This record gives sequence, C-alpha cells and structure tokens, in this order.
Amino acid sequence: MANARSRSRADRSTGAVTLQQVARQAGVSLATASRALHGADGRSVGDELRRRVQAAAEELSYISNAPAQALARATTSVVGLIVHDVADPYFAAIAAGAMRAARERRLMVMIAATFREPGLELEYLRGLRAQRARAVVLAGSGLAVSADTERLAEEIAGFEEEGGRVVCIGDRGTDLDTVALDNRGGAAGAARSLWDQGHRRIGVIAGPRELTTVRHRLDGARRALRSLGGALPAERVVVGDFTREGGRAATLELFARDPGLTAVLALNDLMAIGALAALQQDLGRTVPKQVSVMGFDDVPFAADLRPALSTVRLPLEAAGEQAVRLILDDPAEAPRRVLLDAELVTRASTGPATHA
Amino acid sequence: MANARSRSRADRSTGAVTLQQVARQAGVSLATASRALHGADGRSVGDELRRRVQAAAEELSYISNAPAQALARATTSVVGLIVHDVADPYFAAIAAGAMRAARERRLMVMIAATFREPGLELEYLRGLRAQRARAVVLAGSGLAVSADTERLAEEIAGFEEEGGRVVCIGDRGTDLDTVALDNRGGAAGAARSLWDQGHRRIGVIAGPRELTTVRHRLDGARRALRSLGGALPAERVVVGDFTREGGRAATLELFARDPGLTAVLALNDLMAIGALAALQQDLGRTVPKQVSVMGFDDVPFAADLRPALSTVRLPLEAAGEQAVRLILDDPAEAPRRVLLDAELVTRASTGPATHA
DNA sequence: CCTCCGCTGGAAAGCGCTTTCCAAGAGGTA
DNA sequence: TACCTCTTGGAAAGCGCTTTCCAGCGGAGG
Repeated sequence: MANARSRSRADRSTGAVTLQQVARQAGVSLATASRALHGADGRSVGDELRRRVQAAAEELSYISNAPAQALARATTSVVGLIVHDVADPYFAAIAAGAMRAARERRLMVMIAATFREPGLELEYLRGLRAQRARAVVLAGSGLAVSADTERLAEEIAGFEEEGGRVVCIGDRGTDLDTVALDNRGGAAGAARSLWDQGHRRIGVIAGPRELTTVRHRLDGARRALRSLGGALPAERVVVGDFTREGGRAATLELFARDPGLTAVLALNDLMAIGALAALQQDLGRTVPKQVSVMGFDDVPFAADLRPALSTVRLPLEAAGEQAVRLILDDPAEAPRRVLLDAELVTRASTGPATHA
Repeated sequence: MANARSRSRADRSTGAVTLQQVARQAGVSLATASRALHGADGRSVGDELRRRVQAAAEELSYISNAPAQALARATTSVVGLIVHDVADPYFAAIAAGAMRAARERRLMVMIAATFREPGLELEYLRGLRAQRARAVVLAGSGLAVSADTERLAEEIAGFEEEGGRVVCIGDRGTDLDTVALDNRGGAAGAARSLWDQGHRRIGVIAGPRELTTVRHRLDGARRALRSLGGALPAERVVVGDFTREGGRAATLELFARDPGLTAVLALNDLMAIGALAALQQDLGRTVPKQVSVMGFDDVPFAADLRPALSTVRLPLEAAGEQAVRLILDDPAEAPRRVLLDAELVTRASTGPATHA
C-alpha cells in the first residue's frame, strides 16, 4: 500500500488532509466547504450541508492550512512580539500579558528576542513583516541614539502602509501607538521618598544611557531632586549593564567615588539586587540601617529578597495586554498613547538616613 | 493619484511589493528572480542577473511573502513552543534557550502559553499544525492522568505523519524525542544531602500530583530516603500549587501536622520561596538554624534570597536549546532521549539538623 | 401567468510563490 | 562539421485556500 513517502517527486503536498478532500467526502463543492467551516464570507450555508461538511471535517481530522488561508485572505492571525530577553522578568511579564490578550482574540503570537542587539530588532521586524503578522508589539525600550533607528522607522512605516499595525511599550521618539509607562513619575516618586526620609547623598545606578527607559527614569529622579532643593551630580550616577552583575559593579564604583552615600536608587530591580549584594557582601554595609536601596519594576521576587526591596511597581502585564488590545480593537487614525501609572512600593530596603 | 486604499474591491492584495514586480524591474522572469533571491532550488543564476535581481529587490524594499512561500514549498520556518506560563522563570529559561537555538537556524518561534489548562495544550498544538510549524517543543510537564492525553498523542501522531516533528522537555509517557531532566536524580541528591546533615524528619511540599515532573521528583526523594534507612510517610508530603503562595500554604500545613520537622524539601524554587516566607514570617523559625529549606530548579534569584537558597540546578536554558537542535538537526528514525544532569547547589538555607 | 427578488450552491479566478520541464546556447569531443 | 553534454533562462503548472460571479430555484407581487 502506498505510504506517505512514496509520492511522486512532482507532488509537493504534505499529505495533510485538504479542504478539497473534505468537500468531496461531504459531497459538496470546495466553495461550500470553505464557507461552512470558515465562512468569513458573510454567506450562509444550508443547515444540512453545513452539518455534512462539519461531519466530514471531523471524520477526516481536517486541519486548515493557515499559510494557504493567509495567502488567499491576505491577512493572518499572528501577532509579533519583540522583546530584549524573555528570561528577564520585566519582559516575561509583558509577554505574559500580551499572550493573554492574544488568546482572547484567538491569535497566535510569534516572539523574537533581540538580546539587546539593535540590528536584530530590525531583522525580526522584517521577519514578522514577511510572515504578514497582523500587528507587532515592540516591547524593548527604544535606543535614543542609533543609526538603526531611522531604518527601523522606515520599516515600521512600510509595514503600516501594507496594513500592519505597530505598537510600542514605552515611549520611542516616533509617533506610534504607545503604551507608555510612567518612568519619569515613578523615578521622581522614588527619589522623593528617599529625600523625605532624610537622604541627601543619593547615588544612582543606571542601565545603558541609550535606552530611553533609562533616560526617562534618570530624568525623573534628577528633576525631583532638583525641585526639592537637592541635586544629582554626574559623579553620583554610574552606568552599568541592566543586570544583577551590572548593578553590583556599578554600586562598587559608586561607593568608591563617595563612601558617604546614604542611599542608592537602582534604575531596575535586577541592578538593585546587585546593589544589595555589593553593599551587604562586598562592602559590609547594612541595609537599610546604613544605606537604603530602592529598585524599579517590582519583579516577582522583590518582596522575598532580604531586606525586602522597596521599589516602583510598573503594571507590566497590563501593559502587554493593553498593547495588543490597543492595536487590534480599534484601528484609529491618529497615534494613541496610553499612560500606565507607576506605584511606589515601600518595603524594608529603605529607611531613614543615618546622618553621619 | 491612486493610493493604497483605492484598490478595487476585487483586489485582495495587500499592496506589498511582490516578487513579480521585482522580476519585472530587473528585467528577468519570475523564476529567475525566485532563484536569485531564495534559490533553494539547487539551481544557479548567472552573476549578472543575480546582481540585477538583488538590486531591484533592494530598491523596491522587497520582503518575501512567507505564507506564499510556505504554500509553495510545503514547509515553513517556524517552530512552535508550548509552555505553561512564560512568566514562570522555569519556562522563561527554557524559552530563552529555545529561542537562541532557533535564531541560529534562522527560524521564527511561535509561542503558546497554556496556563496549565490541559485542553489548551491540545488546542495550541492544533494551531501550530495549522500554521504548518516545522517542529514543536512541548515544554510543559505532561499530565500523568488526563483524558486529553490520548487525544494529544493522536494529534502528535497526525502531525508527525505530515512531516512535523515534536520534542518534549521532560519525560512524557509517549515515545517521543525527549530532552529529559534528571528530576529523580536531582531530588535524590537533595534528599540525601539533607539526610547527611542529620535531618530525619523531612517534610516535602509538592506541586500537583498529575505533573510527571512532580511525580519524578517525589519518587526520587522517597527512594533516596528509603535507601538511607529513612522514609517519607504520606503525612509529610503536602501538595499545593507550584507557586510561591502554594509553597507558603503547604508549609503551614506541613508544620501544623508536625511541628518537629527539621527540614523542608520544596519541589520547586517558587514553593521554596513560599516556604521561606512561611517559616520566617508566619512561623517565626530561623532558617537554616531551626529548619533547613531546599529548593529545586535554581531560578536566577535563588542566590539572592535570605538565606540564599540551597537548591538543585537544572540546565533549563540548555534544555531549550537542545530540544530545538535535536528536532531539527538530524531527524532520526527512532525516538531519542537526551538526559541532562541536575546539580546540587548548596547555599545558606540548609544546615545541620538541630536535634531537639 | 409573468417578472423580479432573495437565497443558496458551484465554477473558476486568483493570492504570491517554487519548481518542473523545455529551449537555447556554449563548449567539448570525434 | 556533427553530435552530445552541461548550463542557464523562462513558461507554466501547481500549492490550498477565499471570494467573485453566475445559475438555478422558490416565493412574492403585479
């Protein structure tokens, strides 16, 4: 008997059941089968025939061919999601939210991780365009300065011209649909809270300056301090990787420059964890007794660190959800912007400044 | 002038640049253009023409239509990844590995989260079949008992018959390509290490019993204890959600049953974190002085908890990578099985038993 | 009784690509 | 010079679906 492997060389089919076969089995035309099963056509099919088609499909275990549908309909049911790194809890939370929203709308999500290489973002966007994704969510923070930024903008424009939709999480320069997170406000609140507890010598450990997220957070903190009569001189800001190790190294550098700091504001929780490690293990300081540490993002484990990390909570999962909603539910003309609030979460890693 | 919106109703095209247009612009036939740009054909194109085609493609910003290619080639460049929850660091790590491997092979990954509903796994597998994914990685632990298990097996068989490939991470009953993690061995090692430190009354907090992962870990621990002359009676095993809260509740229950326990073995790190919280905050015990806590998985923050969590490290990212390699690199006949070792990581949350 | 309309089913024309086949030319050998 | 082989380009036949059009039919209205 003929098995799947013995097809003629000219036969490029996969051996999967086709709609044609379903139609034959049900004794109806291809058109009717298509309408009975997927009928986005606005056309109705008689009850009797519809039942016959459904039965045939069931019996043959028919599974529709999405690429073929995509070709014929000129649209797909996939949305793309571009993040920096899925293993980073920040992006994991966003991804979870986006996937939940996608599920509600019965869409599949194609995910791409750039590992922070700007070139990859462009490449993946092109890949998603090739897939004819309906929409793509750009979750990674934009780069403020980059030769690729312009190319990216062009690519986005091209995509939108073809009917694709793009939304980004966090502000980018461009006028796109945006789900913005209140980085500035959150950072300002964090700085103010430190100030209110008597801290006057506050150090900041920041991620790469090109990230707009970093810029906004830094800016928020700086302004708040200034408006309170303080300042954030350049030597009290150390840039490092946006990771635990980056935070550790940055903290060491910060205290090498000024051992009298009473608080460190980390621009994300990963760095804050590094700061905690540096302070408690390398520098032998007690937190928050001698030095307060404030994080940013409120990753899931923040409350389980010792001391429990005070931080700024960002509604990341909601951001992911909103992003796909925004993009799919009502395709407005003008670019829209949704601002999600940050919330200060005070836990045990911050406390009153000890005046030396 | 005619814009993209003014196409006739009969025109189902997206307005995207097609290969046909590129061919025309380059003054060659469609066939030649196809060969010049993607030629998986084994056929060569003269240098001059190839250059002309490439220039035309560049100039028109041509982006190939993946669905159309998929239809014509009867294969795609997407792999599917089905997990329980992307926000769970366990799956996030696997996903990161899988994505890295996919990138090396220039594949796109379609990800689906089941949120632990077994029905969804089936549904997503069908979705991935519809997409004609080349391969799918089943990352979530299998359910040992489930009405869906059989349906799932059928679905997998159908997919493989059509040329799709499936690999799972962690053992499932079925004879599939598998990247197994040494859950049994890891749990045995963990139990032994506790035993060796003098612990004789060890409680275990476990995730849902249907998960094969849980079964294996539990089994490993039980056997190890038995072989050492101890035992793991049913009342010292409490089942809860595989989450922080589940761990906390389970720990409380465990100590309500037997306040004299000197160690708790959590079957994943999330539960271990809950145990730490329950012990230190709710029960007022010191860890590891009065009670030792051992986790499982070694999530990224395990070392930053207080006390730093002793746990069993699983090479999760490697598992994700291996899975996609296994499945794509050499499509062997017989189902293969790769076993990845677990490694005991002793940190500060475990110590010698205090004999009351 | 005839016409017109609304409804349902089917034939067929694509959607944008890949690949098979064929034709034509180049180069080698007898 | 005649014949054969090898290479390169193009025409055209699909891949599996959706959707447009058209045909046929029954019922309502004149």
